[in-house]
Amino acid sequence: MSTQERKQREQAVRERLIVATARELAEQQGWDAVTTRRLAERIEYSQPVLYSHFRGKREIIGAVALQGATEMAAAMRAATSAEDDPRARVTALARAYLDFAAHHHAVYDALFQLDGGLTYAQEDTPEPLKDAFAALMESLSEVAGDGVDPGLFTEVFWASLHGLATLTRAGRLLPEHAEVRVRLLVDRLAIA
Amino acid sequence: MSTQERKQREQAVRERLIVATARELAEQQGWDAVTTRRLAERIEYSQPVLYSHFRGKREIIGAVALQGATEMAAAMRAATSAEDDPRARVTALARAYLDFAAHHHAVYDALFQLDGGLTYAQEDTPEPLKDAFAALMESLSEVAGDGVDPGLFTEVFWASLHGLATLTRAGRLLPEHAEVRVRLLVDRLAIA
DNA sequence: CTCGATTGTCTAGCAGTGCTAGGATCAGGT
DNA sequence: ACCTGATCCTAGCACTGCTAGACAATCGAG
Repeated sequence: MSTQERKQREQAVRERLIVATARELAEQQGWDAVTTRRLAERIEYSQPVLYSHFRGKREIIGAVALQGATEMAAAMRAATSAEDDPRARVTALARAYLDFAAHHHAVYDALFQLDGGLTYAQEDTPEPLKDAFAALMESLSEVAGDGVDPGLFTEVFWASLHGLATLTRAGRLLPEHAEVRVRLLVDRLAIA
Repeated sequence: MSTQERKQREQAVRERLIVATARELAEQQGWDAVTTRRLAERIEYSQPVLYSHFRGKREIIGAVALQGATEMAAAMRAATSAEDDPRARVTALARAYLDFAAHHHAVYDALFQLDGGLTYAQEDTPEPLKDAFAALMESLSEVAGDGVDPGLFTEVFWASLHGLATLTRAGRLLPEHAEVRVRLLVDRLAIA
């Protein structure tokens, strides 16, 4: 019994190591640099070991995404909890979202840009993803306005943030006026 | 002289063929399926011929993007020209944008999702891209509101549309309430 | 304590990718 | 008819994700 448990523990440790290493590598050099060979080399095992933990590269991306979703939700809640006014909360939320996207490229890509084999906006959506959406909705439903479904409002607001984040990062928008854009977006969308 | 001109014409024809074929293939099976081998096979030349027209796959994507930008600008102008009211124009614009994104996956990806080696939001940005942004701004500057820079407003509105387009396409948003989302976005952002 | 079975891991390899060097082939001008 | 130069293709490089099969280490039973 004991030996089995020990092995399971070791397996779990190695699995975390794989995810952490993949994330680190992606954050340093982008997801393109995360090849199964490089990843295997970094964790000091051979390639096939990866496939005893994950079906393939996609699942590794998915694992990073789930881990990131939890952190992102926490970051947003931390940012909003410091504010009293509903509108100030939304501004803080937007800043926190864009900050996270700007500082955690790899995680953000895994979540929203790449195919991690996860399902979204469904019943079988993994809990961390639902919770991240919930973190958005907590602050946003306060400013949705009368007669507007909070979920729908959250979707629209989220999409706007996502657009700003991705277009900025891809060089389609210059980062100079980022703050002004956020203010404009919050001013117009949020009904205080 | 004449033979040189003929050769130049043939070159131009083949270049257009490459771009059209790449786009067609991407539209049918996604950009992942557009490999240099498959593309070469479809145009009935060997791989290296591609590299006598383009530096690499990136430039081919870029060529499709430029071609698509012109079409997208035309589609948006066509949609807005039929409306009189500024707000109705913006609604039509938003619908046209999202329609284009939904029906021309390959082109939209080449424009805004993939790396086509193009520069955006700069002086040396290719004309078609500037013009597509201009097409957006034409209708949007009317509803930017007092004291708000039309360019900045256009960026924010565009980012929101882009977010809706990409999140919907990636399965992050269910397409059911697309129309309601558009109405909400226009209602809040556009100041009539 | 030894022996077979099981588990775990690695080496080697597949089919595919973008891209390129070098040789063959064909057309043009003389 | 010849030489020259442009044009194109074959073959190959180093890489990708992924897997089959050999090998070794470990475990439980006798």
